Amino acid sequence: MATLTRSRRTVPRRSSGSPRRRSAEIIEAAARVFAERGYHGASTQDIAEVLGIRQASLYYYFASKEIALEQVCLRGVEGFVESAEAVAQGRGSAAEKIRALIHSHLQPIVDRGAYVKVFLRERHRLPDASRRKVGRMSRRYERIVQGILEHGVRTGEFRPDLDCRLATLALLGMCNAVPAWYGIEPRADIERIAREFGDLVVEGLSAGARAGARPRPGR
Amino acid sequence: MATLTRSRRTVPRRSSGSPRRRSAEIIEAAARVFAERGYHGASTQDIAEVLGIRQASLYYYFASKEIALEQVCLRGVEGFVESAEAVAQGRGSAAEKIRALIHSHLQPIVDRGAYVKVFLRERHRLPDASRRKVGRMSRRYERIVQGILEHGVRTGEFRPDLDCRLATLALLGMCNAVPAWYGIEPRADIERIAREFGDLVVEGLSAGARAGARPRPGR
Amino acid sequence: MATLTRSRRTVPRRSSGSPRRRSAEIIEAAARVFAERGYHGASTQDIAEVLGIRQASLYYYFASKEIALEQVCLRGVEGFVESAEAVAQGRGSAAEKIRALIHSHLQPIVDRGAYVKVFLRERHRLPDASRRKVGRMSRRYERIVQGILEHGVRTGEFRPDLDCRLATLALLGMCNAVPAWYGIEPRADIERIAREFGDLVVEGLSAGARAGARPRPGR
Amino acid sequence: MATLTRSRRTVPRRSSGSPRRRSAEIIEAAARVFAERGYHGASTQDIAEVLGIRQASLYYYFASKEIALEQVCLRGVEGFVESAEAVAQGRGSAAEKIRALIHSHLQPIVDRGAYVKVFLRERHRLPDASRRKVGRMSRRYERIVQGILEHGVRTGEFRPDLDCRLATLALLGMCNAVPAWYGIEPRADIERIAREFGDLVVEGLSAGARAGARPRPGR
DNA sequence: CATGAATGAGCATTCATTCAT
DNA sequence: GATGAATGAATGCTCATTCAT
Repeated sequence: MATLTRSRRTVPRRSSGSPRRRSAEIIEAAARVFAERGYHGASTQDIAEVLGIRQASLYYYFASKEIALEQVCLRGVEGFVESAEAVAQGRGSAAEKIRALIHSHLQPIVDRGAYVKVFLRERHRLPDASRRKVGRMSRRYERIVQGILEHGVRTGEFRPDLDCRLATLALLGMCNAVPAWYGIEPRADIERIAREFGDLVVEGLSAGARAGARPRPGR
Repeated sequence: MATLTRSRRTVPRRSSGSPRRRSAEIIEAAARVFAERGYHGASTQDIAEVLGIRQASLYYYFASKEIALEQVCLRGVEGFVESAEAVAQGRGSAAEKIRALIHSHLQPIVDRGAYVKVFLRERHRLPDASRRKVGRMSRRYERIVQGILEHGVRTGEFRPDLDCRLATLALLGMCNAVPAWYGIEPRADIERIAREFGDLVVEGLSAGARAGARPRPGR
Repeated sequence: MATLTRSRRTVPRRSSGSPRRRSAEIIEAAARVFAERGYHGASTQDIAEVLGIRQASLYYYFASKEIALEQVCLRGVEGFVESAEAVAQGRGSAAEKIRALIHSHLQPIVDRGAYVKVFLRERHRLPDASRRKVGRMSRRYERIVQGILEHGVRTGEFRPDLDCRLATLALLGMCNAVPAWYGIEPRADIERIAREFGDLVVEGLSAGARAGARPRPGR
Repeated sequence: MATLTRSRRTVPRRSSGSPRRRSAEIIEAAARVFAERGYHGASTQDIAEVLGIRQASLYYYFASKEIALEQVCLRGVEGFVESAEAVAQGRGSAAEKIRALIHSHLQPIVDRGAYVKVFLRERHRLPDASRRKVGRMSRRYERIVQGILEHGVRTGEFRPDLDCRLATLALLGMCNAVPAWYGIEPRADIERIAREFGDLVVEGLSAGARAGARPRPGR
């Protein structure tokens, strides 16, 4: 941050890997910094400092800060649609699918938390073109989830009065909040979280939930 | 951007009310701008533009951008602890309390969405002192919610194996995601959302949820 | 230029005039610096130094370096078309009009040499929109000049074989070169230059130039 | 701009000729780019792009951008003095010499327009040493031209009241404007331009120009 | 109350240049 | 011959903030 106080090149730490890898390291650093400070709150200087290189050197790897954000976001959404599709098209009851989906949704948070966090919180700051691109992927993902719920309703496995849209948003909201506290919260590993989230929600989706648990006045 | 080329003050909209009110208008504008652009993405210029005054004039009302954020955040948390306490100390079953809590949690999103949104997303950007202050309030709030759950477990109304900490985080995550889509999502009014969220979650909390809905291998 | 060696604020020289005047002073400085160093060769820092203010302060007066160039160029073309039109529509022989035109063309070089110089040499660096605007004015000017020549040909005052287009370009080229040496060249005042240029060219335009002065083989 | 996203070398166009030739190609590219964008407006990257090589590779051929400019400028002045000397020392009337000089002055604009253009417009950006060198050549050239005019005056072929200095500057200004529009202006080939310029100016130089063409009030 | 003018600090980005390979 | 990687220095520009009026 400070320019004058910065130690003049700590270590000329150069990754001994392939150029591909080096490029990935740069984006990794960007992801971490964006995740911590937010896109606008992070300076390219901050990123360079993490890497132990000069700020100008970053521009050898990406053309602009915006493009760095784009790359981070792209790696942040990566795989979500695919694994959701796999779940949706797999076998098992709708309830099992929801459980599986929660699990596969939470997995990337462990593997590449920074990317996912940035995608979730900073995607709105993307330039128009790429924002629309990742926006489309998000909507596609939501549609798959909602599809599982709607299928469950049609087969009678889920409540007929379920508002599938709201349930989808609730489910995703719940899951997407995880990066905010995962790693801080002790005893919260993914398996445990996924199980608990499943428990919490699957009953509420299910038909045959004990009537009377909720006052349904004149509905 | 341009200083001279920008149209000089669209409307000299000056509130004819009391100085108190004017001050509130300024913070309202800040809240709206912070909510839309993020704290770091918003400039004091943006705020001034919304108000139709000059950027320098803002400093008559607040001492710094950070303090403006602080005020917005304070109005963003305001009331949460109080209404949660009211719910917790009120009568009714734990399930009813959770439903009531969800409702009272969502209410401010309608009444002062921008403030809440900023509190939720930008509170981390606060300077240390005030961040700790609102942090304490958040944790107090969480403890009240968690208390309701724990009470429900103790009375046998909720599942004995409920992870109250995770359930709290899940519940709040679900609710706190609402500002992100409320207003965009058609047909999603607070009553409806609150009811659906309650339905979704209360069953999963409850004891007597049909065993077998989840494979509990060797548990 | 150098940032570290710059003396920290020589004199907080603030013009005591009106805001209008101050703004004009800024553009004047820009004109001088652009004229000397070229648009791309001049830094906003250079301009600020001339004014004895900080570089950032410039942006209170203009929105971008490009816009500063635009304003300089606009003041650079200013009046040319008008005075050429006045000459064209005035009374007198075509030869007299050419002499008058040369004179009125050279006048601004004395009055606002820097602006004209910048217009002549840097207009190509303008952003598209404004480049086209000043481009249109240039072409209009050329057409007026060429019109005088063509009229002279039609009335028989000028040679029937005169290539009016080339003559126009020659005339303007000759005149537009003046800023490059005016002020350096001793004994070259505008009156003198205008008279000499007129002498040089009017005879060549005129019909009745002694035949045989040029070998016209087989034409 | 982007380094990684830019298409990696369009065509690895490598001259199969001698190293001498390759070096000439590099300077040719520099000339073209400097001519189009100006010295300061052109980046070494721009030059590399024209050649289809990497920016760093340029430094195999020239030691610095300034030196590239120097080489371009040197090729830009090349031959002017020699051919002017040939004209001056040749046979024929002064008028014929002026016509010949115009012609030989315009010729290089066709053959190596970019170089000449850069010399004319960017020579001021040269570092001191080389600027003085080409400056000396320019002045030598001017002196030769002026010499022809003065000789013409002495022999009585040209007007006795001719201001040879101003006439020289006028003549060269006229000619040096050509690169700015040559190639854009239809029907303007060198022969034609040279003839027209000669016609335009030779009469004005000549003694015996009809008195009275210009009002010489009290002279 | 509000503003015009100005500024210090910082920021993303560009650029000429270097150098080991 | 040419390049990939990196860098120091600068550049245009933004921004929060100050202060006299």
